Amino acid sequence: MTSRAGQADKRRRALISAALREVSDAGSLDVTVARIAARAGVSSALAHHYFGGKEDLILATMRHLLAEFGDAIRAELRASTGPRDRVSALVRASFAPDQFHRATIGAWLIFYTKAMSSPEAARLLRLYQRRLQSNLVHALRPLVGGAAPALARTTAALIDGLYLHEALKREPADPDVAIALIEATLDRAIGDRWQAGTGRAVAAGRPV
Amino acid sequence: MTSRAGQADKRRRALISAALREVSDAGSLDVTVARIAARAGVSSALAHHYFGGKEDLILATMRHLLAEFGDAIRAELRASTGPRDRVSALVRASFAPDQFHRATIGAWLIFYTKAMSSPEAARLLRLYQRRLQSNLVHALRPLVGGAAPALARTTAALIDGLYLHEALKREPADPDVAIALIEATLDRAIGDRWQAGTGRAVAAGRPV
DNA sequence: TCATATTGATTGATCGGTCAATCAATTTCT
DNA sequence: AGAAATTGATTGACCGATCAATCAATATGA
Repeated sequence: MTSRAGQADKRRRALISAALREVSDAGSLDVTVARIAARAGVSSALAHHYFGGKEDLILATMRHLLAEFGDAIRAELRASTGPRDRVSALVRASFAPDQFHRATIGAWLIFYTKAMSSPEAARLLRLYQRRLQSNLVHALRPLVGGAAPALARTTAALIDGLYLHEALKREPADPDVAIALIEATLDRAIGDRWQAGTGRAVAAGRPV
Repeated sequence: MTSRAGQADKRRRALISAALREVSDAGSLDVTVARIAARAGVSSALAHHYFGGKEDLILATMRHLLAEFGDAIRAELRASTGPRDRVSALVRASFAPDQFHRATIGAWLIFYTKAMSSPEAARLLRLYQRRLQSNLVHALRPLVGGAAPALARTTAALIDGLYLHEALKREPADPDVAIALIEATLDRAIGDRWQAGTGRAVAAGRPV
């Protein structure tokens, strides 16, 4: 059964999961190590034993979220078909059920503010931003050429902005309308030069 | 000299301003009443005397920010010329130097997270969102008709998303590129049915 | 038995809030 | 006008609560 070895990772996972839920429930980082530990079914001393301190536990939770998001990106990207769908895959990944669950949405926002006072948190978040930006530019380049960076920035801002708005709503999160809004914006920017469905760029775009 | 009347408002203003700077500097709401009061040049007890408690001081600071934003909106709207410029006015107001100052950007974000644990903060923020949304729909209606609500939501999300990104950057904030990104997105959505400069809608839009 | 896992108890520090006391300005009374 | 009374502004000192972190002691599996 639960061999003594391997307990460590199990506990770490349990503590990270508990921290995520606790932070999300509280709606802030004002959560006590004791409560997180209790939720994970262990003592607060054990949390310190495994993570060294509260800060490290929080950062580990952040890293966990980032890693999960990276997985979602890779999965959607692998399943995507053709250039235009690559862009949609990135949007879909951002709003994948896992990322877009009630508990996760608020946590993202909380970690954003954490980044304003914690250099390590800022570093992690910038890493996520750079990766998404780079993925978007790469996917958009064959569709809009030199306009890719600006459109990528716009899309990234749109994604985060819709997350932000979702965090304040009472109703259950609905990824579909968010996705639809982004896709419509993308279509307007791409549509001029890209014939959806044909798989190839049209000869000339509309001026300006 | 400093007549006793009017001292109260002066102190209140000083405390709110100090709270804003302190919160912005700390990058979080983990600021002590003592430090805020010290920055305002008074004792912490006085802060309690005027505001009742830390929570109320923070909420008053939020209200101040909201009110300032409302002023910026009204000013830009009053100076706007024609329907298309009305939309731009709302965008400009959102990135007006006052709102878009280093200290203010972070504070907005912090207040967003505060709204997740404070019903009153949530109420205030939703008020701001509703007002911006309603202003945007009103301004967009003559330009895009029934598409106004969706485009308004997109624009609002874009504004907040760009704020979010700005909060994480080290470089000084640059409102112009943010505005340019939003205007380009708006032009793509409006351009089809609205000839910029002519002041009237074109006969037919591009299908889809 | 030995190492690791786990805990309960404790501590030192921080902070929000309260309160009694002081001080300065203003009003009232004579 | 001038003394006395009243009101509001302001403070330093203090209290109670909270919490992260530590540590010595105990349990558990190999």
